Amino acid sequence: MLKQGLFPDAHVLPSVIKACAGLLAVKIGKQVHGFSLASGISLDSFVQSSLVHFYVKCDELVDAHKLFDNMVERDVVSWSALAAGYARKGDAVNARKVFNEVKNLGFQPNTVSWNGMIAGFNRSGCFLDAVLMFQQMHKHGFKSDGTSISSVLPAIGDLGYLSSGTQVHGYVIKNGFAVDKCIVSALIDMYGKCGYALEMSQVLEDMGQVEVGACNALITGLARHGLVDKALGVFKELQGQQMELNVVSWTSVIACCSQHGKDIEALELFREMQASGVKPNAVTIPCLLPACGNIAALMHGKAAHCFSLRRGISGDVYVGSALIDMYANCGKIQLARCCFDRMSVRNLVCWNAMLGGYAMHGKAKEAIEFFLLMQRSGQKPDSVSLTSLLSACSQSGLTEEGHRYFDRMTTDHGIKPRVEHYACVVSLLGRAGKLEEAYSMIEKMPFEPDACVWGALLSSCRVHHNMSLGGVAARKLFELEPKNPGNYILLSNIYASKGRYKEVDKIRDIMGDKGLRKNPGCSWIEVKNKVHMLLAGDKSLPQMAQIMEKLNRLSIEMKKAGYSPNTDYVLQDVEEQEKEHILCGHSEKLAVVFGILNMSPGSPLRVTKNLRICGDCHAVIKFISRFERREIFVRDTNRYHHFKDGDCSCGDYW
DNA sequence: ATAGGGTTAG
Repeated sequence: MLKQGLFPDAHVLPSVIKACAGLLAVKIGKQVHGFSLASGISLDSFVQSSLVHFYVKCDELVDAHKLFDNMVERDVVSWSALAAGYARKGDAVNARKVFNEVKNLGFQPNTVSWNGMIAGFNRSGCFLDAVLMFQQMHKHGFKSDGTSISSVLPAIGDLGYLSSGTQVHGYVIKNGFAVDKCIVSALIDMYGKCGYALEMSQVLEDMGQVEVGACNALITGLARHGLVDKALGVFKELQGQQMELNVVSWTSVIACCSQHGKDIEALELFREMQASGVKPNAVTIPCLLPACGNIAALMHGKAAHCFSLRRGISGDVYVGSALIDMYANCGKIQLARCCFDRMSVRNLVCWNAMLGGYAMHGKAKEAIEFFLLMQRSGQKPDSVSLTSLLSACSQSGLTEEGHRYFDRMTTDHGIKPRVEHYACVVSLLGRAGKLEEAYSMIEKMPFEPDACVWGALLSSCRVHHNMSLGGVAARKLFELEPKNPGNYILLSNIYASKGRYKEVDKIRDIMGDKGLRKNPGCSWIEVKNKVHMLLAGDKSLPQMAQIMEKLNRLSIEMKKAGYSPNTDYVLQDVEEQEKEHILCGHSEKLAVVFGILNMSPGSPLRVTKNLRICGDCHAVIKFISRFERREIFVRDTNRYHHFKDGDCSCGDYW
């Protein structure tokens, strides 16, 4: 229009501004604002009103308020938009102030004004304010409509106010809203959040039709209850019925998988999603990336990264934090840092993701440096940051530094130590061999120690072969987590390392009585864009014969080099030969050898494991890294081990 | 011809 020499007037401009608001195009909107000032139509009330809306939508409340104050003719619509804008920002004080001023000036808020406030508070997480607004609305004689209800229900759910939720449900039925798709989705979501799984399907059934949004809410609700297979079942059924699935459906089911240990399924669903023609968006990627990180599927993670770059969503803070986390989990700590450095907007989650990465890699020096950078950049750390920092110190044996950060948490950062910080200190002391100090730390704790704290002590006792304190910690853990087989295994490891096989047998009997079995060891490795899962002692593997042959050859070389198998890690009281054989079946060894056989010479191997790496495997993989000239990354449930030239990044401190 | 409010995925 401008190019043709036509001059936009006060009738056209509001439409342009509305489009800017819809796209959240702040820069262009401001240019249009400038244009209106220059062309003298900025005093038009339609132009002004649309600009107020534009600034509110873009969260530029200062500009919105300034404009509002200068308006020639203020109206209810702009008043309520401004009030709702503050609510969207979570600024309840200003939201209420502006909202109440409406009445002082003789305006009456209308239903839309109330709804804007409810939706605004809901968006910013001020759930109680949202519910209060809903109640006040009724007190002031307004009847809530479909919009009010679908805005207030998520807030009710997040607060877990089941009785309010049921009341609203009754109101919905009485007023014939039970077929409105937004309301039905919101109701299902509310019941899911309040812990009522059965009600969810009932609401859906009452609607009398299959609606995709409502089904999406059901999938998420089921996943929230851990009913993962049911959630997947609903999804598959919709697929079978040729239901038009949207981006939320796919994202929900991918999130469901990546949050519940079905990582390979999540990757497969992402592929299917793209094949089906539904475009992933800035929410899909942070749901998918944890699946890549969980099993160190670096190629899949990189593909998702490229996808984000192509789609222009790599600057999103959620995408960015998920990328940092993924690269750190895949052993690519430098790439994680590159992503961090390239972000133009960062929040606390991004900083914590990076700090957590350094901790997982046992890079305490980098973690401390990064922690200082964080403060210099004006980002205040929270209790998560401190946990990572302390855990980094404990991983690499920086006992004194760690202790100092712990002591100064409250004075320097205003963060009161929580139970997880105590767990870090217990582990800090315990790993350093100061088991008695660790124990007295537990006794001095101002609150009840939890399983993490006792677990930290037990693991340290495992490292230092301390039977007495190990027994104390284990007994506590048996009370706190009677169904966790890991604690029984750790204690029997201690006994086995001292040759006390009677005790080992006793523990095995107790486990048997309780119906507990050692979690099977399981490792993953990505070879040529495909992720392979290897189970300990897995005989069904097609290449098993080749793997065992290679392992035997390696073991001959190792013995020549003076290595002897560390059979402490075998709990069965069997012959040494048999023990060696059992060690050979450990999933991390299988995965490493599988990688060597199938990946080009010299390329690094990335393995993840569902349990902690075994000491013998650790020694073997160190040897392999030198003998085969391979960098090998193994991430266990505790940290990263980076093997290179016969050494490991953990410095054998674990 | 021009201005306002909703659900389900992180």
